[in-house]
Amino acid sequence: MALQKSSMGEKGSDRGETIKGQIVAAAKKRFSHFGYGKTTMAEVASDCGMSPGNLYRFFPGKLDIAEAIATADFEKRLAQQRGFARQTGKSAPEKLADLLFDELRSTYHQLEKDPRVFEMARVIAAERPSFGNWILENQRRILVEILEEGGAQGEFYVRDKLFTAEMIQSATMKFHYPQLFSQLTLSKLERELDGVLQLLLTGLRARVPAPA
Amino acid sequence: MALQKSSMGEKGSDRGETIKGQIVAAAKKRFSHFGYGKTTMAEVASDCGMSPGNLYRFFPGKLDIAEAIATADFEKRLAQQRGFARQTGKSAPEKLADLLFDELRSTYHQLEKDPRVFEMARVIAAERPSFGNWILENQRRILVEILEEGGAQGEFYVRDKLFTAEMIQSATMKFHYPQLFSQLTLSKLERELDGVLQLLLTGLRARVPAPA
DNA sequence: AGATTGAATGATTTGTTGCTTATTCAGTCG
DNA sequence: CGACTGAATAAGCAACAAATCATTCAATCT
Repeated sequence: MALQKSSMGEKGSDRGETIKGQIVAAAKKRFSHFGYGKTTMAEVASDCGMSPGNLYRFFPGKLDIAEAIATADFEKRLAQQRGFARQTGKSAPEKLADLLFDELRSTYHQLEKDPRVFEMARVIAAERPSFGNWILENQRRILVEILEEGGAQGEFYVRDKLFTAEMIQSATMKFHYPQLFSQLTLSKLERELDGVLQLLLTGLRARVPAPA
Repeated sequence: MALQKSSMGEKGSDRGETIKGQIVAAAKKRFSHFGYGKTTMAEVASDCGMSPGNLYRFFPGKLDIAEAIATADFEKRLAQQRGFARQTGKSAPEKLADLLFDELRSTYHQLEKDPRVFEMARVIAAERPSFGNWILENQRRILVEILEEGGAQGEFYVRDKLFTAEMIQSATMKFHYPQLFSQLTLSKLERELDGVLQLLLTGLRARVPAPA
């Protein structure tokens, strides 16, 4: 009776136009209202005017709906970060700073605002380790873009750009999952990120890659 | 009847010579055999030939015994790391590398070998956040030592050494609590630490601190 | 035939009960 | 009197029962 095929890309976010989109929208509302654990598949199904069993024709399971929500959110953020990387009239170091500070502030506020988001993040991270890798991989691509442009402009001197991007992620890990480790206030975190970034930038700018 | 006063420093580790030391030794044996949760105060007391109530004249509570054990362990490690910092015939960068790699390998092996240690670490970290700060603070002092010597030798150009030490800790956080985040093998972690360290070292060596 | 349902199933969560154990402290001991 | 004990308390935890819920699938519908 109802169509389910989307003409958009694999991870595209559709806002209620396809059935999958409708399910995601309904689940999102419930998850952020009552939490992932307290939302039942039956509720989501009835919100969409269908039976619980029918949900499984669109998603393999509950967790996959949560993953779809998270994917859409991160894709929005990735788009914004790609925007930072492509700003005109900014140096590569500035772009890098914009990207990392945005990341810190976004997740900090998102998790501050709502413990439900935190719950979803924890569940997904626990059950789907590959999801975290997907995010890191995509952000790394943006970092490589910045490093490449910085190299072309003579701002950075980096040999292996992909590896370096990985190291930047490694060194700024603390700021990607702020409240997981530190219980620090946002302004302390910003101060620290600034410090780490200065150190890294000096390293990236230096002509000598690394002695034996 | 029995003496309890120690003539050593506040956090000194005594090996069964004082009563506190005897308690710590007995608890350590049980904790590492059966785990923190499965060890009762009554057992520790009877190992020491005293009543459960009497333990409380020496420690405020069970967790404080665990903390004393952890403190002694970390003091041993700190002493070793101070040793690294004071090696003769090594450059400051090399000392820094020795210190960080030792930290990574020590905790990795300790946690790998024995889940009991992991349990104790988790409990202490959860209930006594200040303990983690004490460790960081002490290690930071060693880092400052290295940075100062590096500065004197013309190997590093760093203005605020204490702040820089904090940033180094921040950037290498991932390697201090290896299996908490990553599930990476030791050799992958070592490779990553090496990469991050190269980046940081380049930054520390550079003459230009940081442009506006 | 393919889409959809909803009762059946088994896993997980919740609630409850009784026991174990950290901690205290009135009392004993030397 | 201060060192020490061990029963008393209450906090936390394990074990079990009941209920809930994700997931499946035989049957129904269009």
